[in-house]
Amino acid sequence: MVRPRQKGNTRKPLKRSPSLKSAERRSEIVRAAYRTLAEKGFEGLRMRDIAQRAGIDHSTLHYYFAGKEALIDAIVDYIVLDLAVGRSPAAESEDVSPRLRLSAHFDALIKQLQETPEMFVVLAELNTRAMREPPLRAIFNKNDRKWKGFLTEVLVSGMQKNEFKGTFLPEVAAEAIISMIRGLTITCAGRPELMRRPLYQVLTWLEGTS
Amino acid sequence: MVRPRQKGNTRKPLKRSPSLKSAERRSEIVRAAYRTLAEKGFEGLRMRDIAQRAGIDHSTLHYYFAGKEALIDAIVDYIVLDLAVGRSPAAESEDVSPRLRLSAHFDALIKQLQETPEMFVVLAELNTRAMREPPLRAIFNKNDRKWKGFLTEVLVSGMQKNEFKGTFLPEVAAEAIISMIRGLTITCAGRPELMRRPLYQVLTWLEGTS
Amino acid sequence: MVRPRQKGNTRKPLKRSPSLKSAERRSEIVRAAYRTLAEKGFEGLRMRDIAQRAGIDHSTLHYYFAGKEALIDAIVDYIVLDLAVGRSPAAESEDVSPRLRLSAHFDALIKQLQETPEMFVVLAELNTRAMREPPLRAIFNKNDRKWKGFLTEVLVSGMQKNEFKGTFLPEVAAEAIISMIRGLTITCAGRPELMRRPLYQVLTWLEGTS
Amino acid sequence: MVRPRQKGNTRKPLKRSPSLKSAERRSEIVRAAYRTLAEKGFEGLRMRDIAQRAGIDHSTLHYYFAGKEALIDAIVDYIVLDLAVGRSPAAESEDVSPRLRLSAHFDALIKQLQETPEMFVVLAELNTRAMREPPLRAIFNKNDRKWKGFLTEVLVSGMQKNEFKGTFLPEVAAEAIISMIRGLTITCAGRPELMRRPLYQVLTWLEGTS
DNA sequence: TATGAATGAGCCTTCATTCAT
DNA sequence: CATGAATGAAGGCTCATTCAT
Repeated sequence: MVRPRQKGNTRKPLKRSPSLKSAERRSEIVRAAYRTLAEKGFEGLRMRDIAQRAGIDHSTLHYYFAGKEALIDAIVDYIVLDLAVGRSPAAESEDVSPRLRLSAHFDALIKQLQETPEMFVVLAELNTRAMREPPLRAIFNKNDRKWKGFLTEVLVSGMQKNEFKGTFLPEVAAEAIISMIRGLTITCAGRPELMRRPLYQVLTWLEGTS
Repeated sequence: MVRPRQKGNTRKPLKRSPSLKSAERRSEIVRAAYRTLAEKGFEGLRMRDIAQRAGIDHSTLHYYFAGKEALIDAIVDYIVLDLAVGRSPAAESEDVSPRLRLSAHFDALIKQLQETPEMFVVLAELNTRAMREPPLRAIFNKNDRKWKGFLTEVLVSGMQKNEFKGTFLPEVAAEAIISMIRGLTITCAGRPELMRRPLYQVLTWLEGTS
Repeated sequence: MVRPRQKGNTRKPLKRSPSLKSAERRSEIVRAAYRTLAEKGFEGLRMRDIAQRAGIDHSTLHYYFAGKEALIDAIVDYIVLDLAVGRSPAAESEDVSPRLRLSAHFDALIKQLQETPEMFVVLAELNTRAMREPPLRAIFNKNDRKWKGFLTEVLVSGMQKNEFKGTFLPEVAAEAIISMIRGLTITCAGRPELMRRPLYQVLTWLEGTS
Repeated sequence: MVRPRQKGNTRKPLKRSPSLKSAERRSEIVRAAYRTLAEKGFEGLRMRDIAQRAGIDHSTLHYYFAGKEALIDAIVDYIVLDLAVGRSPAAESEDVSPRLRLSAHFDALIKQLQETPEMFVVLAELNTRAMREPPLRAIFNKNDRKWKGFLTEVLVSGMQKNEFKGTFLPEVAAEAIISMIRGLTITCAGRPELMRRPLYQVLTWLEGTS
């Protein structure tokens, strides 16, 4: 949920100060790559397509990124940086009731899936790839841990405040929620509203309606 | 009238493989493709690799499958046919208590993930691809409906027998379970045991331990 | 205009008498090849297509013909054998007036082009190929000589009978006619009627309408 | 995140050819293709051969031409552009006597056949192909119309100047001449001198030697 | 005889990458 | 900085041919 390894500036040592223009161009390219990845998947991801979408020559692309691999790394950096999945003021604020924070989290998630569905396509693509690439998996694992930390905290405080009376271990429930969300983004690809019911079902369970 | 250039084949003897029956060879190829897909993903899936793994010439592969597309379709057929994910005698039998059936389902699932982890890699690969390919998505949707039907039935009978006293709509809970499993196979790729806790957490919720 | 080299029976020495069935099958195949050639040209001529059109397995085709080359040779034999371009009773008969014989020749030609247009496609194909293959060219040259002989004879007798009063050397006029016909079959491919006017123009010239 | 398989290019230095301008290189390639087509025919026309003859890598060829089709189109353009078959100052000039213009046309034709025999091979190849490809046929038809226009004009002015006293319709005679030339280039492939006699025979007829 | 299975050679094309400008 | 040109490696696919049955 937060930026992983910070290899940002170290990666491409520049003699002169990295002109702002250059940095902008780089991120433009990454966004183009990101969108292309969402559309075509890794299978079908072509340097030339990316370059074209970024409005530059494909050689220029190689000027900014050492190779396809480097560009993909940058995409990962980009998405991880941006990975505020389910984040929202309400969800983050510790002043709000845990129950509300969680439901805000779910709502933010659904909203995000509605607004930027490509993100979840890219995420699925990346998750799949992570199955074969341990370094990538490590990144996701690290993120998951943060996510789990957030959820656990909400759950624990919810239990303390007696909002969550269901029977569960906060950590385990957090794991369950994360994976469920992960699965929902796949199952409900294209119809985000479908996510709502299962998500709120879990909320019900947490509340422990007996 | 003498043909100048030497086209075609003028090769010397050869060692042919034991010559299986056509159908056998076909499924052998599909299995090889399946395994290759698990290893390399769609990106990286090469007809030649598949052929080599199947122990045949790549032209022979084209003899059996019109093209890559056709072979991929065959993989899908193969996996769907085999898609008894989480199936087990105990889970299927209606004589067994619903709670047991569900836990047997979970156990079978975990076992399967332990025994044939590639299956879940392929499934992830296919699910991701389904995001871009409606026909493939349709197949998965169809399968999901079956799966959901099974789970709903178990849940309903569990409610009737008062084994599941939790507050939930059977259908919604079924959806939640399916997506959670889907997410778990990704999150827990490589460490199937990790699936157990979240899965049984859900069981607890269903039982409604109040 | 007549069969060239007679290598027919010598080509494929059979222990047993060449069962009639076998010979029939061979010519069936040749006809299938002939039609396929007309449709697809040498570029695009595929053994499998031929076999399919002949209603046999492509391996069977190889049983009857040593290879593509041999089959093409057979096509040539077939077309040359059949090469009665412009033949007709009237044209052949020496009892008929030379002028009539020639016009009958032209008419027969046009009729043939109308009835069996594929023949001329194949001929064009073969003629083009002959440009690169001396042996094939030799066959056509030999045929041309016969054709020229026929025309020359008609022209000479026409001159003797004072039907052709134009100024011309019979041989040269014969050459002119042959090439013109050759060109017309290409120029007028698909619209044989277009041949008539130029052809009869020549007739007019021969008659020497002064 | 490390790419496993080694795709793409990781080659060592290279010796690049003198780097011509894009347009030059293109036409160089077309000429190479043209010559290859003359030698091998459409059957036997290979992108690699063309590239080799042009002295470039076959990928470079694809850099200039989208595909085989595109290259063939370019060949057609090239030959059509160059298609001044039988053109010569004398034949074109309207100051010259029509009879001379026509004979100059014939001479130029023969000369061209002597000097660039490949052209006629390519033409034959193209004409044959045109039998199956309407778009190509349209191109030739268009060209034929121009050619016919030229001949008709010469014939008409020859009749007006009383140089051509033979009995003929200019248009029809033009058609006859075109097809005859077409046929002669095939019949006389390799021995252009053979064209002379038939051609001049026609001239004689046009003059109307009665 | 006839044919299904198998194969090697080769074809067209694509792609990431690099070099020279 | 940027780009057009060029390239090697490889990929999917086709085809004539052959072997075993």
